[in-house]
Amino acid sequence: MKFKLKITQTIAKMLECFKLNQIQPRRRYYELAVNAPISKTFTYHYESEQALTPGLMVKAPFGSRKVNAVILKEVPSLDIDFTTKSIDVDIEAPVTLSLPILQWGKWLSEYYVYPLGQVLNHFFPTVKRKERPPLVKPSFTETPLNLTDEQQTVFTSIYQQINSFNVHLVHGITGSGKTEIYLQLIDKVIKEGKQALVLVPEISLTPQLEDRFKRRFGEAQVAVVHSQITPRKKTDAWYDISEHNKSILIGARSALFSNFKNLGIIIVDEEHDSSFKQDEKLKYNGKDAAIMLAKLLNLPIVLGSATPSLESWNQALEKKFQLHTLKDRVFKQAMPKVEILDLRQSEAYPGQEFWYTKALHEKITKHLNNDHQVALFLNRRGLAQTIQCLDCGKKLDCPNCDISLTLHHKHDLLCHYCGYHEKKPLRCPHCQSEKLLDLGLGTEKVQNVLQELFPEKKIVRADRDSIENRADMEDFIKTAEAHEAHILIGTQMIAKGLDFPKLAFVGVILADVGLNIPDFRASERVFQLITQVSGRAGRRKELDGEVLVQSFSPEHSVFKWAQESSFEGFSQEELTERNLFLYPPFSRLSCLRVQTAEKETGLLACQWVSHKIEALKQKYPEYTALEILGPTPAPIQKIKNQYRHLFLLKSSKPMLAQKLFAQLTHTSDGLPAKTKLSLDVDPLNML
DNA sequence: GCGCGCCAAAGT
DNA sequence: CTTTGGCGCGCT
Repeated sequence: MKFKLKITQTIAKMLECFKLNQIQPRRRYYELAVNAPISKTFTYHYESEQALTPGLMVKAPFGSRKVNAVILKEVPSLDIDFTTKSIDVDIEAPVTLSLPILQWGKWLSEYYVYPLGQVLNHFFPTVKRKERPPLVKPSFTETPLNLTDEQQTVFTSIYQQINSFNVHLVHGITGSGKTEIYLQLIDKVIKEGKQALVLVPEISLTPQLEDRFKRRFGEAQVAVVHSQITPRKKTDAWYDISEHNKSILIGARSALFSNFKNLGIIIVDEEHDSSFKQDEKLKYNGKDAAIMLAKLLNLPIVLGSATPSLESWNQALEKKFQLHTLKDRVFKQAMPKVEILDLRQSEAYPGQEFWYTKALHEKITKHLNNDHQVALFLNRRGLAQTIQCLDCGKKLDCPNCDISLTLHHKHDLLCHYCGYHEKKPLRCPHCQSEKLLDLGLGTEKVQNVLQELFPEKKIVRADRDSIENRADMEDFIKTAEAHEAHILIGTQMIAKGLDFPKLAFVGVILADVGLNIPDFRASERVFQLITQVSGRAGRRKELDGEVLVQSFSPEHSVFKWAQESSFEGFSQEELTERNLFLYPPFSRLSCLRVQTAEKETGLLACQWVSHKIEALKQKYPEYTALEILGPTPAPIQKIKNQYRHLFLLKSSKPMLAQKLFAQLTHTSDGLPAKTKLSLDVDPLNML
């Protein structure tokens, strides 16, 4: 009986299949962007009655493997004169990138000269999806803070235009409560059933910030992505956003590659931060890419900073961005008192090197005696910058790079560029002398010296050596917050976004670091860093914040502006200078890098590039609008055994350098073998 | 990015 | 005559 029933069922099934086959699924052809370093699209087929939609994420056989691919459009079959392969479609749970997002990907591909398939590959979660039990964690949500009049004004003027594309630049001094404005805007947006994206520099994506969002909106609303999140969790977050299970995504620049169902606002915090720029592979700037995404999706974007980038500031001056200003700190605290100390004319504390001055010692002891916390900032890690031989004068250099090795942990020599390391030798490798001198200083040295001077105080350090992951950072923050540590020492890791209630004094050990590098943005960076790090001091009413900035060139005007906390003054002076030399924001730069294994082929390759550019300029008059500077050896010529030469392409037109580069690399006849040519559009780091 | 086929140098 | 490795090409 049972058996008979089974047979009837099977026959019924077969009949059904037969019927379905009567409706012949049609073979349709599609143009796809595949994940391969080729700026070409490929044609595949798929059998279905209904056409597949553009933006559908699929897998395509490519050569001998399967790669991620995205459907761009259906193409007529008559155009096809070759055999096509079939694609894999997850017909149960198809995922489709929306048209504006697809358009955004195309813009990234063209503007940053990177194959579309590889751009779109950024959207694919790295692991397969796994069903999770639904997360039902009814979490209580904190009530919003009352806004100050100033905050309210900014909030209202942005909120009035909440439904359309506009770039809002919020210039608010440190401690002026920008985050609370973001939170209240986001609150409005998600109550409308939309989503919010919050981009922050990786370094300031602290647990403090994450917790604040989760407390306000509840754990179930907030997804977080950053480099420490496991692929599994990242994938979960991706689908949570794609299916609108969660409304808020906080993350570093890569968070842009999410499939938002219904995005309503983008926030870019610390918008001036250079870490929004990726400087390898797809060399995109997360802030600029975010602005483009907002434009394509027609939604508001809020850029916030105490020290806006001069690019953004100039856009505001030209009324292309809307400027909103916060002049007061929320608790009405005064800005810290900033003192500039001339290292050439100051006395070192007895028995100490030049940088541990009497003035610094006085400030530190005064604040420690008042039970305040003290932070010392030095943008350089390690024990000694370099090791020099007193007999032959040679420095110990990295064998792979044009850079001297830095001393860490008593006897470890480390290259900060390629990671090469060795033990400190007893004798000079050049002349066998034993007189090897540790030169320069770093955070580790500062910590050692301070610990010797204040043996009873707890000192904690934050730099890339002492903090390897988020857990380490969390520990550091907890210790500092609870005032268990009396002295904090750190690189730019301690400059951004942190809020320690007892911190009253910040010492900048050597502000010249970074000022002398050959980059037109050097003073902008130093101004930003001093302002940001000063902003850590005296964030509570009862504390009078003090900052001591030590420098060998105190006459440099950045110090004057930093002392007066005058971003306006600084930007005005700096913009005048940029205008004079037609540097950004008064021009667009691209950096063409020529990379070879040998120095000699580098020069030959540069000649090849120069000649070809000349020829293209002759042929196409539009390129006369492009000023070519170089070739010059890169500031650090050899990194990882690769010799690097640079051309700078300067222009007033946005796509010209990209066009020239495409034509330049179209053929490579005569270019020395193994030469790598790459273009960095809007570079921030030209090492 | 990756496999494959081609060719030249080195091995048996 | 076979094996190895480097290079350039094509991938739908």
